[in-house]
Amino acid sequence: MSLEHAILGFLQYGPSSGYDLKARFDLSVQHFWPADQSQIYRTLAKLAKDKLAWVEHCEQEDRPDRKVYHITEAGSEELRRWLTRPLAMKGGRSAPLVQVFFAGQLSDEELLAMFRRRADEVRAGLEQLRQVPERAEQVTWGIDDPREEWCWYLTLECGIRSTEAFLAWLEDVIARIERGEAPRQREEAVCER
Amino acid sequence: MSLEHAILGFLQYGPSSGYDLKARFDLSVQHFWPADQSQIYRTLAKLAKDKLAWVEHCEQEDRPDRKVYHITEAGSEELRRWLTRPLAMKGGRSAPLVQVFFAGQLSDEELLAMFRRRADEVRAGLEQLRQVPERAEQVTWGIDDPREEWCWYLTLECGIRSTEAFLAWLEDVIARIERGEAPRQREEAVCER
DNA sequence: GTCTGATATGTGACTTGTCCTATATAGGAC
DNA sequence: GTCCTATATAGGACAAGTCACATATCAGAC
Repeated sequence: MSLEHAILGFLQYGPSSGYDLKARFDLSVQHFWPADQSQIYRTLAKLAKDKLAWVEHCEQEDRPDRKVYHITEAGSEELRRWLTRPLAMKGGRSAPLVQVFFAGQLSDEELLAMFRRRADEVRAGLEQLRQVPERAEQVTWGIDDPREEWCWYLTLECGIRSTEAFLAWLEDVIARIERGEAPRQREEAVCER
Repeated sequence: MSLEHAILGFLQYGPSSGYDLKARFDLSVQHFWPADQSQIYRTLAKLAKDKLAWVEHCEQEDRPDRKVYHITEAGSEELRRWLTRPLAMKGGRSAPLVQVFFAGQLSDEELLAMFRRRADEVRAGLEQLRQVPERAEQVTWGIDDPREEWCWYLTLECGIRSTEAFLAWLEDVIARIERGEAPRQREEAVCER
């Protein structure tokens, strides 16, 4: 389970509550590992059960009480083990690409609409990615180790470069359709055999 | 559910058994939508239950009998509806990137080992992708519509270009580490607070 | 007073996907 | 004869993630 290890990673920076963690996920790893709030809490409970973290109950006066999780020795060891473990690079799923794959029966207009909408979304996503550093700086982060910060920027860079490549492909496809390079459908489009 | 629609997409090309479908997934959409064999069968059963497909039992002499699924009118409509539906571009998960994100506590040697291993894997994957057209040509495909074939090549192109961008990033990172550009860890690496 | 929003933690039901295993036929290798 | 591979279908258990909802406190707006 990667969420488990991502949480251990954050706890390694310092103790956190589930609420904190959710905020951190959304500000940093969200673009390659989105985390559901309720699942964070469940995973936190599991970590505590497995003795990879322990809970400190903090009573607060002005706000609801929080449960602050601390990583344990065993947790640090597990994290380190996982970090050095070779991971199968199994590619993620992309429903949008499935759409493209089967889009042959759509008209040029429908194809163009689809690709242009997609390109707009990707451009917006790219903008978001590029703003991550600024947005994150405003938050008290807990990462003050330059090496850890560097690693974080690496993943951002990766996201940006991959997204740029994806966008370039989209724009290329759009241009080709606009030039009329998409093959026509066969007459008897629905094949029976 | 995208698997449902991917299967409908294949059935739109022509009737198939679960076994056929598994082979087609592995030959074509596998790199952005891998499909588990047992889940294909389960989904097929669901499609039949929902009247989006119907089953033809084919007895064979030399081999085990097969259940051939045909798409229905309702199935075609559902497929078309899905193909033109705007899809949220939610990015996939990448455990390897999570590793990178939290890799700050590893040494340069460990980092290099990790990135080099990854680069090798990605290069191998790229090779695989580039060979897909040849491998697929040998198989009786069922796609003889040039437009559908074109859409298929588009997704392949997308995969190749994204992978190339990823590889370029990996090689870039490796070069930077080799030049000693990765920041050192702070002295008191393990932060207590 | 009531309503909204931020803070804070959870449960229950469900969907999707994965892994392992079971079953069965037939052909070819050894 | 037996073992392996290809063909063919499928169930059970589990892991992971999603969605909707429940609960509670406090601050400030209206």
